[in-house]
Amino acid sequence: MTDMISTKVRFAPSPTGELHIGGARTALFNYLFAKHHNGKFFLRIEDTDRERSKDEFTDQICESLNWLGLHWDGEILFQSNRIKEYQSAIQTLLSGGNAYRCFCSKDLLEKSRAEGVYQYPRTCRNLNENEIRKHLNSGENYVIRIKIPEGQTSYNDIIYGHVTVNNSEIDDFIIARSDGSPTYNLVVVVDDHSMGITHVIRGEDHISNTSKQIQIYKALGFDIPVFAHLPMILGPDKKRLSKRHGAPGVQQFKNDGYLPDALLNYLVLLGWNPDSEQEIFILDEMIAKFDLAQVNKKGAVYDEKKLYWISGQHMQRLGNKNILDGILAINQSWGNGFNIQYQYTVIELLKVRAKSILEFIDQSVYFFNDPEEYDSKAVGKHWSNNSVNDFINTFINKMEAIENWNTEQIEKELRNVAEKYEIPAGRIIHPIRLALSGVPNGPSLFAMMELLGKETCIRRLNKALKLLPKS
RNA sequence: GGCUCGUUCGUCUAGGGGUUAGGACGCCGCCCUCUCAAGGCGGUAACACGAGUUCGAUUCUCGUACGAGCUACCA
Repeated sequence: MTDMISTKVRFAPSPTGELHIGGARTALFNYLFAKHHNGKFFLRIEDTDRERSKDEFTDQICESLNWLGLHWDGEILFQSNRIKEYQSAIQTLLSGGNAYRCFCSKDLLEKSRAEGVYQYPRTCRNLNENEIRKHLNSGENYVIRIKIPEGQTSYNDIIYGHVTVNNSEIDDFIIARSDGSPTYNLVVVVDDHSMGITHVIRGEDHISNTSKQIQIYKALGFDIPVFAHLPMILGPDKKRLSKRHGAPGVQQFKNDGYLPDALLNYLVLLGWNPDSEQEIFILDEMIAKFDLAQVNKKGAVYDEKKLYWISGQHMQRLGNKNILDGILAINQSWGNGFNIQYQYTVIELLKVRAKSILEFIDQSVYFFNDPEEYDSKAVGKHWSNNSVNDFINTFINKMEAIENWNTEQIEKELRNVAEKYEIPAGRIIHPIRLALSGVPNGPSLFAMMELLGKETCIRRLNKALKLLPKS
C-alpha cells in the first residue's frame, strides 16, 4: 500500500424519510469503496432541518443499513450536535471577508425570481461599515452569503471526469439563515473536513452543489476531497426514483422476503459493471471487485423482474442454515414441532423453486399441515372421476406393505400399480400430489413422500378419497 | 430561462474507426421431466437524428432533438 492516508468515506442521509433503494445504493457504493481500500465507512445524520427530521427515521435508516449488512465504523455523527463548529466556520468566513451579511428581504428576492432573475443580484455584497451598522442597529434580519470570487471552478470527478463551471454561474448562496442556523452546503464541507473524508461519493444530483462546496473549501483553506457522483436510479418513466415516485423502502424488501445479499447484488449492478460476465455476487465478492472507475454515467431504470431473478439465484446458492435464519426472521413459528433435519430437508427440496423467503414459506405449508383444500383446477384435470380412487386405494395397500420407506421403494410400488392398470404413471402421480399437498406442483413426489412419512401420506390420501372427486 | 450531465436491444449492460454489435433479465420455442422450478440449447430485440473528418463511422468532432439534475433562509 502506497496510500499514506487511509480511505474515509461517509453516507450522509437526512432523516426525513425511510431509507429507500436510491440511498441504499449510495450507501453500498460507499461501503464497497471503503472496504475495498481497507478504509472506513462512516454514517452521518444530516438533521439540520429540525422541522422535517424525525428520530424514528434515523432509527429506521440504521435498522435498514444493519439489515443490509452495511455496518458503519465508529460513532454516528449527528449534525445537530455540531452547531458550534458551524458557527465558528461562518465567523471565519465572515471575518476573512469571504462572506457577507445580506439584508435583502425574502419577499423581494422571491419576487425578482418570479420575474426571471434567478441569481441573487449581490445587492449587499459591497455594503460599507456604516451601512452595515445602520442595518444592524435598526434590528433588521439578515442572512450570511458566501462571496464567490471571479474565475472558474473545476474538479475531476472519478465517474464524470472533468467538470468545469464559470464562477459567474455560482450564486452568492446563503450559508447562514436569518436565525443563524447553517445551511447544507456549509455543514457538508465543515463535517467532511473534520471527519477527514477523503472521497465524497454521492448521487449525481449533487454535481452542481460540488462547485459551491469547493468555494467553501477554498475560502476555509481546507483540502478538497476527491468526488465521485453516482448516476440516478430511475423509475419506468426515466425520472429520478423518489419517495413520491414510488421508490420502495428497504424495509419493504425485507417484508417481501428478499435476502439482503440479493438486494445488494441487484443494486450493485445498477451502474457498476464487474468487467466480467458474472452477475451473481455475495458481499465479499463485491468488495473484492468493486471499482468506481467501472461505474457508468447513465441513470438506470429500476427493474423488479431482474431483482426477482437475482433473488432466486441467491436462494439456490444459499446454505440451508442461512435460509432457515431468513425464514425465522419473518415467521418465528415456521417448522414448529418438526425436527431440524426435517426442516432442512424441506428447505433443500424447495429452495430451487422459491424466489424469495416469503414464497418459500408459502410453498412449504403442506410439509407441516394436511391440506385443507385442493386446487380446483388441478382437481378438474387430475381427479375428475372415480377411477382415480381405485388406483389410489390399490396404491395405499401397497404402501402399507413397504418396509423401507424411501424414495426408491415408493417409486417402484407406484410404477407397479400403474403398470397393473396399464395407465401412464402420471395418472396416479398427479392426483397423489394433489392429495398430499393440495397444489399441482412442487418437488419430486417421491422425495416428498419419503419426507412426509408413511403415516402422513396414507392419512392424507384417505382424506382426499373421502372428498374427491367433487360431484 | 440559465447552468451541468447524459443518450447501444423493453430493461441492466459490454464494446469501440472495418464486429454476424457480445452478455444478462424479460418474452417465445425446444430438450430434460411425475408437476412446478432449476438447468441446457435456440430465437426475439439496440448503436436518437443531422452534418463533418475518414477509403470506412455505432465508435472521433460539431450541431439538433430528447431526457435528467441543479437553479430554496431543503438536504
